[in-house]
Amino acid sequence: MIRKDLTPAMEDYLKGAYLLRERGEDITVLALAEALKVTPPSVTGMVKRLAGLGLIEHTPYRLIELTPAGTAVALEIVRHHRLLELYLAEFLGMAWDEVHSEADRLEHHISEDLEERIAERLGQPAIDPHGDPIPARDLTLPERDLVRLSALRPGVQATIARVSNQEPGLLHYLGTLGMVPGAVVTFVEVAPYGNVVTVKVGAGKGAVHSIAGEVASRVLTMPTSDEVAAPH
Amino acid sequence: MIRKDLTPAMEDYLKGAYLLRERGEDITVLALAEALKVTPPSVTGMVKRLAGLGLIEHTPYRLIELTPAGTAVALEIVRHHRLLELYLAEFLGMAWDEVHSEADRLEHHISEDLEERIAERLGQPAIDPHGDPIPARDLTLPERDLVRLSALRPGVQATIARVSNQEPGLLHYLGTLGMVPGAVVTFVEVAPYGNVVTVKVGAGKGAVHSIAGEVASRVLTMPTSDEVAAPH
DNA sequence: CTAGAAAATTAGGTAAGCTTAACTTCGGTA
DNA sequence: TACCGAAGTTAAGCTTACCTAATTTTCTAG
Ligand SMILES: [Mn+2]
Ligand SMILES: [Mn+2]
Ligand SMILES: [Mn+2]
Ligand SMILES: [Mn+2]
Repeated sequence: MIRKDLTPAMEDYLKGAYLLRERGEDITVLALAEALKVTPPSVTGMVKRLAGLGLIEHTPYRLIELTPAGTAVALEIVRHHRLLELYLAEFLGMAWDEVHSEADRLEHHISEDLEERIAERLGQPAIDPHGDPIPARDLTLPERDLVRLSALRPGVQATIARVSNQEPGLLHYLGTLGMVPGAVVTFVEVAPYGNVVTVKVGAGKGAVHSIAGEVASRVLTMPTSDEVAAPH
Repeated sequence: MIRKDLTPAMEDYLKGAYLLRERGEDITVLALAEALKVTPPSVTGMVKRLAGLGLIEHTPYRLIELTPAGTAVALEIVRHHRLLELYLAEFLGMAWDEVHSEADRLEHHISEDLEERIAERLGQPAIDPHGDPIPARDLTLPERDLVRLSALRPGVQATIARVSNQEPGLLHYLGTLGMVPGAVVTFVEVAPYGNVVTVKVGAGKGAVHSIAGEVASRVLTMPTSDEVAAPH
């Protein structure tokens, strides 16, 4: 398996496909086009090229799938991305809402040697600033099962483990509320009308904040108590 | 002056042109082609495009020149390159013969924000691991006048200030001899035939090494004594 | 002052990666 | 079961950045 020399564009498509699957979504032409901010014909063309390289499996008009080789490339790029994010936050003081765009460019240009040096400085970390898992050197991933903040029952306490969204605006907003990975929150209530949930942030008599349901659903938590999620 | 959005290729041509001039050489199509490892027609084409952007001045079949705007772009990239080299050496333990190729790719992809954070961690440095001057934030350059090791007189003591060559092989070789920026050397003699010079490396009773004249001419020094250079 | 060689340019072509416009296919509803 | 809209593909074309082969210009040596 001496395949390398992929272009940044190819790497981005493979990573995009991988991240869709990570979120449990189907890998479709349209979903990829939206994720990469290109038009559908661009995706069709690139999918053909990547299929020719054995990195993607595709029959026209059907769903797209990554081959094991394609998954390996994607994991390699995801590892670069998340290591860079953590390094930039940890050693260069970048905010968690700034690291994504920087890492998105650099991920394609660091050598395997530099990747390893960065991982070493960070102590071979498993989690990035957003709580996203970092693939290990052998490309294996730690599994955790997390519960959406929006799916907790009133009264349940949980630790924020991951925010599965990279928009700087949203991340900055959550940061100002103290809702970052590691923070403890308690679910208070869901509004009877409209899609709003109220949570207490902090262990003791923390501040109470109401956030949109769409936001709460991007915040993944590890519940502390036993009665975990709300039914349905 | 809101011109930006140059491609990595464009930045490399501008940087290449700048580095030729830094070494006192003419900027010709052939020299650029060799520096960038492309063919002459590629240079002709790119020079036209850059001239169209006002970054290069060129009349067909004559010498190429950077405009002030082109020089500014080149200095910005050189700053990125040399800051990255120093950062990689200083904070990530890379050897001075490994940093160049890594920096050559990353220089095009770091944001101005990251550039500034790196410069800050390094204490706004003026010199990179090879002794090359780092353009300041305002793109000004410190001037030093240095003497080629090959041009010293026997008996003269000098401090190595810069090695103007990036080949990993040569750098590694000089490293094993202890001939790195900051090292003190004493010129011993030049061989009566062939192009070989002998130097003592180290302040006290240092080791004596003979190196090729072409190598010694890439090693730039700051003489300690007054009787500086050999005549002619 | 005029050959030739060296340097540079032009001509013609490829490949990646993107676009818009026009089409085909698929799958769910009436 | 036939239609219709959404999803996907094909067609045609653009830009960047390379290449090789052919041609033109310049400069130098005789
Ligand atoms: Mn990317
Ligand atoms: Mn992340
Ligand atoms: Mn470069
Ligand atoms: Mn350098």
